[in-house]
Amino acid sequence: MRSNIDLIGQEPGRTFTETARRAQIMAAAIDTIAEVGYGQASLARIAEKATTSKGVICYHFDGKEELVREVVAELVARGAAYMRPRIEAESTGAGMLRAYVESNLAFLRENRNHVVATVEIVLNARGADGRRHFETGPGAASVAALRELLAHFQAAGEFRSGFDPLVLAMAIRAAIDNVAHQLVSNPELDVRHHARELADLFVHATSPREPSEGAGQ
Amino acid sequence: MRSNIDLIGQEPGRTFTETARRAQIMAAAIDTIAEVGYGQASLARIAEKATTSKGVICYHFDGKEELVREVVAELVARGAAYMRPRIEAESTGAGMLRAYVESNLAFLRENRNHVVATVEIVLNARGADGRRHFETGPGAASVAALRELLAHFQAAGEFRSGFDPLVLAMAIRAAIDNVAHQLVSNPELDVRHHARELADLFVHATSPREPSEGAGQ
Amino acid sequence: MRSNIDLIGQEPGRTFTETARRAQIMAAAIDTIAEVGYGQASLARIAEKATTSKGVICYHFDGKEELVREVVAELVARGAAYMRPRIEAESTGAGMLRAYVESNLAFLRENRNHVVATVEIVLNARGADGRRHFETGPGAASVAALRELLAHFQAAGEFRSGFDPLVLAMAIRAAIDNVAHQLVSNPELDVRHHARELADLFVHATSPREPSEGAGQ
Amino acid sequence: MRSNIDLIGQEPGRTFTETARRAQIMAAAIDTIAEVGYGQASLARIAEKATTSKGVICYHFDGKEELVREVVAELVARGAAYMRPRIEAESTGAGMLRAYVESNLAFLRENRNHVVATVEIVLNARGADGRRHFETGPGAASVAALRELLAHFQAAGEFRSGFDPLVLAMAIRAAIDNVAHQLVSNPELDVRHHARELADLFVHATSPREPSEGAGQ
DNA sequence: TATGAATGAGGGTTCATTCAT
DNA sequence: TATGAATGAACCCTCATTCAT
Repeated sequence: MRSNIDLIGQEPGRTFTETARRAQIMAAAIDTIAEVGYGQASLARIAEKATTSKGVICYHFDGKEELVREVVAELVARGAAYMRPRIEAESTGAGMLRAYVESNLAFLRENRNHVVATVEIVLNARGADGRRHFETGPGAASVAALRELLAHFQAAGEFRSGFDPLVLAMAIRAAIDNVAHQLVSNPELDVRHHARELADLFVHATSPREPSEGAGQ
Repeated sequence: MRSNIDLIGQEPGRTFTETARRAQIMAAAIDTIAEVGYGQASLARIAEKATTSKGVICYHFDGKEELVREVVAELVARGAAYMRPRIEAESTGAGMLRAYVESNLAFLRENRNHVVATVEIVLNARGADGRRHFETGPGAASVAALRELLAHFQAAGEFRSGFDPLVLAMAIRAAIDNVAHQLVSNPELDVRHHARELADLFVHATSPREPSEGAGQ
Repeated sequence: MRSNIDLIGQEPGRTFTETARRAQIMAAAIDTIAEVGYGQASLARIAEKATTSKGVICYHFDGKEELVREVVAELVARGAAYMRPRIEAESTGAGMLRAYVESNLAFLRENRNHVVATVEIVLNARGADGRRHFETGPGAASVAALRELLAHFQAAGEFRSGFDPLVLAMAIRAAIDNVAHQLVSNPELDVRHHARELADLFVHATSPREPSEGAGQ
Repeated sequence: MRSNIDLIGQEPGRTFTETARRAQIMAAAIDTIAEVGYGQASLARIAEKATTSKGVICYHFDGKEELVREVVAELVARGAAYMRPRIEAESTGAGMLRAYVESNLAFLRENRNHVVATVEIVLNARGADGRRHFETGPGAASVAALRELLAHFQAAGEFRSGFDPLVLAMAIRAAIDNVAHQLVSNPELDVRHHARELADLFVHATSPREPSEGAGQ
């Protein structure tokens, strides 16, 4: 399962060879991390998969941290490029929410290892002091953007009032990322099915019609 | 923030001091993992927090893996003991679902480090070959039990038909575990608020009343 | 040429074995540094000379820096213990100055490698940022103490007035350390001869009798 | 603080650009070594300061060793050219000795980094086997020349008899080089003051008038 | 039973140098 | 001629584990 990192054009200030090599190493890193997890993905293992040496990696990336940061940045950019038009094609809140979930998981389906690796990195990468390198919580950009969307349509009356858009945004992201996470141990997992189900789920959860809760509560 | 591992009674075949020592080491492991993450929680760091040496840990636990397995097992047992009566006190599906979410997060509130550490372990612990040590997906016991509950009340008509109980169970677990995960970088996070919100969220999502989705999809 | 590190008694909080091992490793470090210089004295080389592994060194010393710091500290303590009584046995300024130089070089003669290694370390050890780890200049303790002595007898009239005690102290230390430095490439160098000559030299330089300088300046 | 390497004329067998390139690289090497020390001055760091790459350096200099040798050679030549006329302008022994010390330190004042770097190199540069690349002891040319001067005027009776010219020469060189060495950590050090003081010092030390040493020795 | 000591593999990174273009 | 790319050894250090006492 080879990852496909085809950078469109060269990055500025880099030679052609350099760009290609970086892409190749990133692909090796992605596959390694997706397969054995962030903690087990040593430079040696990555180098082996790229059929090079650790030295080469450090030559091109000045350290593991930059390599990993680059993998994440690449994915974030590509993910946004993939999802945004699909979301903006919708006009209603429910449509956009559904498009968000489904396009995200469609992107996952088409970029399995890259997404899986990124989730691994983001959840696990920490400095020597134990502090995380990537933000995933309330302050994270992805959560903030989703929260914005939810809050907008809640204010517009398309979503039921009464839920906290931040909590919901975090829950949605957690549910989506979890699918990627599960993909590691369960490669057969039906991502398309999960996409539809999760979209339904959160559309229902935000639907303005007051549900009857039974006598219980 | 010291973790409190008071094992109820002695474990079979262990002396009193042995049991106490194990509890002390487990507490140190929990606090260390909760603070710096699984990957950075070396035996040395754990030993330091326990004011012992690595040798002692390996003597009592025959390896890091067993220590970590024990931490998880302990938590699972305690978590179940805490949550089960609170869930079973309810009679309706919505009540039970709400109780599940809220008691789980209440338990988190009262056992912060232990839960946080367990989530860290379960998500990250892998063997040298990269295979996970703990199952978190469809096959995991926690997911299976929750799926059972959801399926039961769906069949009984208390929950709307049409959702896949497995997908929902996984989403719920992901959302809950995510709260624990966030707690690491974000100790001020209002767990009680998240509990109420998430309970509402999933109750709405399972409500049988058909919501109107607008024109979108 | 084996260095002799016989620590008198155990250091507090250390077992007998530990103390012995540290001494052995320090001896190996001293000999290695004295022979190949600070820059070439890798842990691997030191370990080889100690017939152990790098791991053992790091177990006992938590890093190369501490090992090296310890080597210096040990020498400073021993050097002071050796020199002080010999200096204090004198009553005149010239006597003390001569005793300073001669006892220092006598100590060098009897602790060749240790002194040589220390000079190497002090002159060369730097952090990653390029800053020196040890002070050798005006602020260094050794220079300050010597300056004190010179200033005292200058004020008392035993030394000629008109010289800057700090500059002289630095020159004396440089001349002495230089002997140690030369010893590396010239093991046959007659330290005793240098001792006498340097003592004469600085005694003359501080003598109160006004010398006639000829027409020149 | 940029070093100024203006090679007088082109070196034989080298194009103009080649010569200029070498000068630029040497200047970068000098500044780097002066700032961070010989041990920390890797080709990478030097290349960075010269805004080139390591490859370029190795192309022009066939190894680090030659680069460093060139830096030293350049300085020795310039230093001699600076000092010789100033020394030869004097006629007395004391005058020449004073001129030696003062012109050397004046040269240091005007070529700070180059001198500092050279001292760093000469004291530290060693091969993989630990053998020094540069001689600084009795056999070194600089020491030999100074010894010659001292011996000459001692024989002529201008300096007191009874001191070993070699030991004194080494002491003088050590004292002077030490000033350069201190300049690294202590850029504010008053070189002019040290020059005057050291000149006085050694003039006194060589003065023929027998000083009275007090009762002590 | 309990622990200090040792192990040796592997971690990421930097190094001076060589090579293909 | 000039340089970006690659090399692979060596750097210091940390790791989980085992062993002798």
